[in-house]
Parts: sequence; C-alpha cells; structure tokens
Amino acid sequence: MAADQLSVTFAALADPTRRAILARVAEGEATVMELAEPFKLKLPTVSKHLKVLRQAGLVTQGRQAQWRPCRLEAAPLKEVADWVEGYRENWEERMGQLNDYLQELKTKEKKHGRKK
Amino acid sequence: MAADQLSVTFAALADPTRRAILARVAEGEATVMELAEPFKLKLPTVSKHLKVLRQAGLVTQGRQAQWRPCRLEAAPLKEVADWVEGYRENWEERMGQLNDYLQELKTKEKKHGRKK
DNA sequence: GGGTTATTATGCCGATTAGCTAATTAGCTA
DNA sequence: TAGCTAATTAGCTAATCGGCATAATAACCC
Repeated sequence: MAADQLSVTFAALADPTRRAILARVAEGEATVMELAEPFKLKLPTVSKHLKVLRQAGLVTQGRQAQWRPCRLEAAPLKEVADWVEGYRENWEERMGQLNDYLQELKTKEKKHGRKK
Repeated sequence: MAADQLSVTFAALADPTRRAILARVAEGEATVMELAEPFKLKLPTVSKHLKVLRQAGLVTQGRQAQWRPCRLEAAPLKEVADWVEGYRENWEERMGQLNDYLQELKTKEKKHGRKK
C-alpha cells in the first residue's frame, strides 16, 4: 500500500468494521473488549483493526490498568474532508443539472395539465 | 474487500495513482493513453486502475472510435463527503481546543511581557 | 481483407490483508 | 508468589492487490 497519509487513511476507512469502530469511538472512549462486543470477531482481529486505525492516526490508545481505552483522533478525517471538498463543484454541477431536468419536467407537466 | 458502496469507494481512493487519475479526469475527458502519460506505468496497469474506479462508480468510459474517453462521476465522492461530515464536530472541537490553548499561551506571554 | 492503433483480458509474481488459534505481555488482586 | 483479566504478538490460510508481459478484442484506414 502507498505510504502517504491520505492513502493510509483511505485504506483504513475502506472497511465497514473499522468505520463502525470509529463511529463507536466518536461517542467516547472505549476499551478493546467494548469495541469487539457488537461484532462477531475475536479480540485479536479487533486489535488488528485498531492497529490499522492507529497507524492511520485515526485513534490513539491510552492506558488504564490493564485496559487500553481508544480515543478518536479526527485530524486525518479533516484531511479527507479537505480533499473531497476539492470535488464538490463536480457533484454539485451534476445535482444542478438533475434539478434543472426535474424543473423542466415539472414545467412540462404543468403545461400538459393546463391543456387537459 | 467489503462490498458496500462506501468501502469500495474508499478502497478505490486509497491509491495515489487513482487519485491522480481522478484529478486529471476532473478537468475534462481523457483517453486511457492521456491518463497513462504522466505515470511510469504500462497501459494495462492504468487500465486496471480505471477498472477499479469504474467499479466504484467514480468514472465512466464512453466510446469514440478506438478511444474510450473517461469522465468523472462525482456521486460517490458526495457520499464520502456526507460520511466524513458526520465527524466534523470531532475535529473542530480539537481545533477549538488548540485555538484555546494558543490563546492561553498568547495571554500568558502578554502578561510576561508586561512584567518585563 | 489486411495493417495499425487503442484498449482490455489473462496469467504470473511478490506483497499485503482479514480472519482464525495459540502463545505472550502487562497489570491487578488474593 | 500465583492466578485472573485485558490486550497484543506470532504464525497460519485463503483471498486480494499492484505491477508486469503477452495475447486477444475493437475500431479505424488503406
């Protein structure tokens, strides 16, 4: 896999389990066990997912006795947001065209209705 | 890889070559040859990248004689934007904290300066 | 039809990934 | 100290990925 930050972040996000973990962690710190609970996955598997997220800088883990609570680090998500923002005009143009089309349809329909 | 749209999109974006292709295509249609030109990659390799982008719905390819011009389809990017938007408050909170901290530093510095 | 050009398909390679089990580390507690 | 709990590491398998070279397909031109 490519080493640049954005690639690592996207790769980390390209897994529904990891996105679910992020969503859970966004609500507050959680231990690995708590994170594993909603999934049918074994602890080591979740631990591996966390490692991926950690390497992408999306979570950090602290230490409290034998627990390692996970915390969300949203900075890489800002990078993603900034990147995708560069394409906003592209999809808005499309949506605009769609709206224009719908508008056109509506106008035609009105005319049709009048005729009736 | 997971089959859901968002995962496929993120996976497609997790490669700098593919993101560069997207950036190029965003400026207007381009043939596979034109897309391959900036890279040191062979044509079949680029074609494979395009297949990934196509499967993610990020580009479509038309037909003009023996060329298959690529066009950007930004809809999946909107999905990404919507997804990441759900975390905006998370990083803004952080930025806010950072600003508060910097503010605090500045204040302290001022006090220090006064003493001098 | 035959030759040229653009593109995709196929198959190979080394590296990586997601899942598992078993073993190991780290810290608490009796 | 031993034993318990939480979490990670090590090692395995099957599947996937990104690169390549070669071969097949598709459309043009003569």
